[in-house]
Amino acid sequence: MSATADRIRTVARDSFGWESLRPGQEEAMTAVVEGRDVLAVMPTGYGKSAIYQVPAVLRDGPTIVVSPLISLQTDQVARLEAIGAPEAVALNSAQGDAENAQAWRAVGREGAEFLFLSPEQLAKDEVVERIRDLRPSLFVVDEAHCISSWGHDFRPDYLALGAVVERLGRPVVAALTATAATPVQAEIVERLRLRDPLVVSRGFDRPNLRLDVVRHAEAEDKHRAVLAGVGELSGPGLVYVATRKDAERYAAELGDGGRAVAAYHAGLPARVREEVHRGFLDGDLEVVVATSAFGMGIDKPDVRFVVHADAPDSVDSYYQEIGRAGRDGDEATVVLHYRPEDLGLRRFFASTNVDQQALRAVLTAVRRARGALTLAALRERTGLSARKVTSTVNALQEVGAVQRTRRGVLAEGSAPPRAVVADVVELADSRERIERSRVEMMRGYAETRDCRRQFLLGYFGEPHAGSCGACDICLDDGAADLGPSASPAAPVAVSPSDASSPPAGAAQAPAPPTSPADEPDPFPLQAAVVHPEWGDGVVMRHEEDRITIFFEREGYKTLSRELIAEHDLLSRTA
DNA sequence: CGGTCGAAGGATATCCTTCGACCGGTGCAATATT
Repeated sequence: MSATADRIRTVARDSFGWESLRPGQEEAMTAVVEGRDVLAVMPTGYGKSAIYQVPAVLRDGPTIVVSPLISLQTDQVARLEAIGAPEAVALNSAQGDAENAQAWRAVGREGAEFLFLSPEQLAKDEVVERIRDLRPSLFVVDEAHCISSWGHDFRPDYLALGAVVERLGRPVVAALTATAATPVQAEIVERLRLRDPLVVSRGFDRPNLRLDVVRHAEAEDKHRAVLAGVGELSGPGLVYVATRKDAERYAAELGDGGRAVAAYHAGLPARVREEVHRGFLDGDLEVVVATSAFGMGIDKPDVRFVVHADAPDSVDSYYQEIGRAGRDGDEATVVLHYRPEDLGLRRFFASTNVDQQALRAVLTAVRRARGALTLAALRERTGLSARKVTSTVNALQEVGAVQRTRRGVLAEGSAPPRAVVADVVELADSRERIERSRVEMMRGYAETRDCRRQFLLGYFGEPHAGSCGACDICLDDGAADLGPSASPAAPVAVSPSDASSPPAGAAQAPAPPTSPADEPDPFPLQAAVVHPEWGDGVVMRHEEDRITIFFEREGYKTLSRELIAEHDLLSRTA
């Protein structure tokens, strides 16, 4: 055993009470202790947090943990205290000034080890300065997928974390998340400016989840089917819906028979949200009907079903939501009730609009200033809100029109404003294409005629050998043509191809799932490729007659193999 | 993008269709009122 591994095990045992570590954990901890950045993708309950907590003790200087929700910060602080670990404090708006001042004292002179805060706290120059003076040795980004899912519009301060890391003097960075497909991993690495990170990905397959998709033509039929389906399942269970209104409606209907059911969404008073959360964890509530607001930080082992009354916005979200079922390893039921029209709302949310006025205002202000401008100064000079200023600066930075330094925002280049705006619009369009393609992949999952599990694992870059025997497609195999909603899957097709699905019977053949020929595939999974029009991409999925590629600027595209060969559309890159 | 709801309008005096406006998810922090 190496000296580092020895020290890690000692600290894990003595400071945290963990007698044994899982392989991925120890590998990641070793990297952090030895000063290497890490991206860890592991399911909730696997022991992700340990990856930074143990090394934190072995490295001098405090550990900064960025966490998206105040409730998560509170939980983590309490959990560390409960196990007798080194002291942890939090800094946020839910605490009074006195409490925040106490947190600063604790992590300063008094030597507390962990400081939890949100990315918004790190948007304040004063906070960054004070942390820099503490000489932190480790910077942790928990729930790091938020960078990709929230950073672009909802919580723009997420995108500035990479710059924050540099201003702090580049402590070692550990990014943690439960779910991240390869493109999301790549974005996390890029935005956080990780240097040659160790990427550890473990525990994706969940063989105890029984996967089902039920397709509906009419909204009313779907509604009835959801009620009937959930009626037959025993909880604890979750029902995910797209809107707050539906959460309330389904909760009322499902609770009619005397079942303990509650709705959960961000429009409810904080007190009610806490009650529902606690009630579900304690077992007082059997079913929670929720929007995407319910999820992060829920670690309940015995969730027996997750039913989706509406398809979510991406396979990433879907996997995260169904991943809350069956964490105890016992069997759990996962059902997606699908109508193609339901994806319309997801497409709507995926659309972006560029605020050209704000862009020009911020650009002008930055260019007129002598020297760097702080975000506060920019707010004052433009009259824009904090969020607007941040997202606008982010956009300008991405196209190279400004840069962020320790002193503030600095103009870069002298391109005419019109050209700068055009660049931002192009980038926003690209972003929208990517988001829409992720919605299309969700459609692909719902409409595939291949093994669902294979689709999911392939999406996350984990090859899976064919038939899982625990999804509707695999279980239906014997009676292929008697399928309940024998509507043929529409092609994911978006490419110049017009590839139609193979006939229903053919897709069901119990043939080996991989390429029939033994000759090496010219475009293996995860291979880097380039397309003359769409640029760089990575091979994400193989089907019999077509392959799906994630292009950096376009998102997911599915191309027919025949057309690729015919027009020489793809070539491998290094 | 698609669903819903209310107003307007047509064909008949109460109902039914059509059209357009509007709405829809995630949370931090800081601010204005009780």
